[in-house]
Amino acid sequence: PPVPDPTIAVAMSGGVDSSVVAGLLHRRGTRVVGLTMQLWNQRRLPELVPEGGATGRCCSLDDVYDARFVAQQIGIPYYVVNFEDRFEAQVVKPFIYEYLAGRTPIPCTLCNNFIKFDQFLELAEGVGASSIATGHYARVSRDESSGRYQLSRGLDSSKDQTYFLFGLKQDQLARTEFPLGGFTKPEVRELARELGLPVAEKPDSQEICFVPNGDYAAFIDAYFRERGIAPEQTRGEIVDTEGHVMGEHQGVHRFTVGQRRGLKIAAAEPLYVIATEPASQRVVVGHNQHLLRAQLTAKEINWISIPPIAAPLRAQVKIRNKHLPAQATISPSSDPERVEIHFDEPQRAVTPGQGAVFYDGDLVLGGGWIE
RNA sequence: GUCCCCAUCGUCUAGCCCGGCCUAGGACACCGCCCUUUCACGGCGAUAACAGGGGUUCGAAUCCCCUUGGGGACG
Repeated sequence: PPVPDPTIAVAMSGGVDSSVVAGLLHRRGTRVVGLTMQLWNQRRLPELVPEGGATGRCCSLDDVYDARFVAQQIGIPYYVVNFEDRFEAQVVKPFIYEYLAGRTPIPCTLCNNFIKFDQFLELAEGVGASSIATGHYARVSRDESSGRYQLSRGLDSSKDQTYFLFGLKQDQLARTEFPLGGFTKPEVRELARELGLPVAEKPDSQEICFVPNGDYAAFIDAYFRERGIAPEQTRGEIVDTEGHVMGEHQGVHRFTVGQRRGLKIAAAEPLYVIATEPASQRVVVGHNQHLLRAQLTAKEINWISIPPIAAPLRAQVKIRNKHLPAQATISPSSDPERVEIHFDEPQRAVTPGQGAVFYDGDLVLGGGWIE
């Protein structure tokens, strides 16, 4: 029976990376369809949009324009798909509620888990694409002996994005390509120029894509206001580790463990956030050494390159995207969804809500959420 | 309401006794930039003060006096 040409759907943000992905795949002769996800309506909280618009964000009109223009240049079909409802339900709301619960969310990972490698993958199938490609700096391969799909760090370790991909399941990896995994960022920009893409010199995006001015706390405040919640209700006391009141704050969602700036407290030594306590709306501060922890529990563990462990495992663990992977022992617990992690050396600012991602060198073993 | 102390950047202070090296130093805070597909950490940088007024002196944050404004078992 004749096998139809495989089509691959490229998630195009309008940035350099995903544009190069579309260009590369097209050049290699693959049938490509470009898709841009409309995730958030920037006009919804208009007070947040700075003068001159919100360029460089995943949801701005400029970026959709860029993506469409790139698709046109390359010569591939292009569509914009509206995922706003799903995005708000699965990314924006959890983002806010995590903060209110005293945790520090990672919207990028939520978006990967529930949007890009979920709803987007489904939609791609709907338009006849058997797989998707994104501009992540990461690599997927299949281990023939085990049959597992393996995830590895991007070759350009400075741009590696696997920290945000620890939630990917085998069936998702099976239908995903990361064409940039073997390139460095400068090489990608060179490719963009080579392919004649108009976004070759566009600055890298950064910060939270749906927050137009980079001020996520103002976004949360505005979201509250839209729903009739006064931002004042999130205010509370700043206390030291003994409970002495040191000052006041404008909302627990403005703080994360390890944070120094924004406390507005002058002391002999810099003070850092040790914890946020949602029930009392208190922020606890202390000195840097109070932030060191040798162990943590991670939940909702997703194993990627290896099957679930039955015995303690030596690995490197990252607790933030730019955290230097630290040697640790990962132990299974009575709950298969959880593991205990013991670091060889105490780590600074272990933060509930952030990810703990396990590595063996470049190989991503798996990961979970820090409790 | 007699007498005795104290008064420097937003905060805590260095300097004052032994005047010139102080166009006043540091820490923390704040602000900006860099870093960064999360939030942070971090790096770099900037703004910012001698309470006020008189003296003495070639020269005063540094010595003297007064006025304000804060502490002390005679009230």
